[in-house]
Amino acid sequence: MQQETQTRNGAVKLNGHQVQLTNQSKIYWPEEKITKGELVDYYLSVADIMLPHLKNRPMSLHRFPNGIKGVSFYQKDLDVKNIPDWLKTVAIHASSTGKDVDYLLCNNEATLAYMANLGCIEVNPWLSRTTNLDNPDYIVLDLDPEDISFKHVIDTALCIRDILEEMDIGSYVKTSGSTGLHIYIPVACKYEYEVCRFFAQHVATEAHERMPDVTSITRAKAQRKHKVYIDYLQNSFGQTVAAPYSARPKPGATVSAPLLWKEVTGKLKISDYHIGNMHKRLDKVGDLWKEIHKQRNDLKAIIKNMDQN
DNA sequence: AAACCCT
DNA sequence: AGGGTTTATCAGCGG
DNA sequence: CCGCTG
Repeated sequence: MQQETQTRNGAVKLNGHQVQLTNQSKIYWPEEKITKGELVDYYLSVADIMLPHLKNRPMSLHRFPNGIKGVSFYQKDLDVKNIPDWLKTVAIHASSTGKDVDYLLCNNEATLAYMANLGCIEVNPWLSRTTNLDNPDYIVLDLDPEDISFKHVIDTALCIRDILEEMDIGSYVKTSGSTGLHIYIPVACKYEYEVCRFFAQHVATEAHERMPDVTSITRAKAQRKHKVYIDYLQNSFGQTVAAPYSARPKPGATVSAPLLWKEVTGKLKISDYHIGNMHKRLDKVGDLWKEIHKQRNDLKAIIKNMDQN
């Protein structure tokens, strides 16, 4: 006897390729009874808007073969010999091992469906693209509350936006889909990771000076208790951040949702954005991050002033 | 590893 | 018998 | 989850 609820299989034709879908009825979010099939459907429903944000970015796969409560594992290196030949990968040299790692690229909806079927609930792209692997398109600040109310995350985010605005630097904000917010500063591949990280640290430090009681910028976990941790260390070669519109392996099937800055208020709730309602929001507001690549913030003046350290 | 097939 | 190929509602592991 | 190994 088969467990019919776990085995429904099938295939879809996307971008001219046959994509095998397995275990579409398997429960991935037990509390909400959301299935893997619904995860695949979600990604296909947002593909048009999401894919431009993924194009030519190496992917780290975070796979949850048994849903959000099951054991997960990370996979970067694909076995190129034994995956469908239509998948695109890029070989990147890993200095630590001296070997090449074949990273998956997700440039079409067939690949997005393939990834979701592998149990990739999240989509985790690099900050840089294959065309310019050493130069990220944007700088990322990751705000994470550690045993502190979410309203302090909002205050911290607005403080950071103000600091950037004072430097005439535009920024984008989204929910992380987990507990915090992500702020992106587009720089159009003008700087290498080290410069980006340095700038991010500068902004984080300034925010911490303005809000010393509720923020922390130190790696040590103990010093982050009851603080909003401003993580600037993600701006490094090979690091990833959950992409805009990425689902998250969290209760409520939340997604990382691009926001307008004016939506960052006391009313903001991360749980309001999930795979069940994102499509409706996109019909209404479209891609709020559509222009992110057109903005080129110039950090030159600021970096020069930071140089004496 | 075992079953199966072909000289 | 000796070699090559296929199968297993496989099990175990690694990514 | 999926494909390789025994």
